[in-house]
Amino acid sequence: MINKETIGYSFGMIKLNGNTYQYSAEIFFEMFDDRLKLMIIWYLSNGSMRFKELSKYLQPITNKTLSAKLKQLEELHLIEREVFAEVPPRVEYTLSPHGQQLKPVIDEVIAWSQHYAKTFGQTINEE
Amino acid sequence: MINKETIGYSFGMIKLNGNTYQYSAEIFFEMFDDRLKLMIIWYLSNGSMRFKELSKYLQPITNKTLSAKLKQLEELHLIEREVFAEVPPRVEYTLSPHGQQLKPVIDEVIAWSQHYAKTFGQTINEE
DNA sequence: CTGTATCCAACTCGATACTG
DNA sequence: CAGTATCGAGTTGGATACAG
Repeated sequence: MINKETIGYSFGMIKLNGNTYQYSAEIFFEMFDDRLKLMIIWYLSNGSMRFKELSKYLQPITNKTLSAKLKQLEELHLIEREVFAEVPPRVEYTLSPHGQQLKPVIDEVIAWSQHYAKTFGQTINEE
Repeated sequence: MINKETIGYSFGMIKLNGNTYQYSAEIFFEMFDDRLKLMIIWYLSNGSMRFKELSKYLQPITNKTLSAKLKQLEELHLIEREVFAEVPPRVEYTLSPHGQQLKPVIDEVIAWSQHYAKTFGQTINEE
């Protein structure tokens, strides 16, 4: 039997964008059920980035996919899009307040990964 | 430009299971690039569960898919599988030490989701 | 109960080409 | 530079049936 306290207390049902959730964490799991959105949050947790810059780090990603993911994240209120009236065009993506609140999640992901890498991975030093 | 300190310091390349990663966090993102594995960790973070119990919570999941995901998590050293010599058979799945170290990640996921739900969701109380 | 085997629908995402 | 359009390969994961 699930212990409601440990798994994230359920005080009823949550309605969000037409969907119903019993536990709020399910919102996160559905939101980040793909390969890319949380990675983009991770990159942006470092500061704002341009479209092309993100594209470079996420290679091999296509413009279509990146564009779609950024739009989804904006609709989820996790990032903000700023267009500069320049030639060539410049668009910067930044974490919204709610996106920035994902920083503790990202930090724990980094900490866990470093520990996991130390146990099971092999490190190749640079010089 | 990515700030290596903030994004999880890169001290070289990491080799793991034949793959090469620049940042350890990439291990996590590749590991949990599907819809189910982190959800299973979330359920098991509450204590061990049997196959059928997990299946019930993850509906609509098929035996094939659940079986495959549990095997993958075991190969990643995140869960442990214990078979009891009973009739009918009983198999219990439990977080391994490395799986338990994901608890802080899960906790932050729960905290963030609750806050997000409070902002954008609508709560329907039980009674 | 705890799986495995087959089949297949849906979705994600990349390749390529093109636009303002 | 920052997208959009079209196409298609690959993967995930469900439906169904069956086994130990």
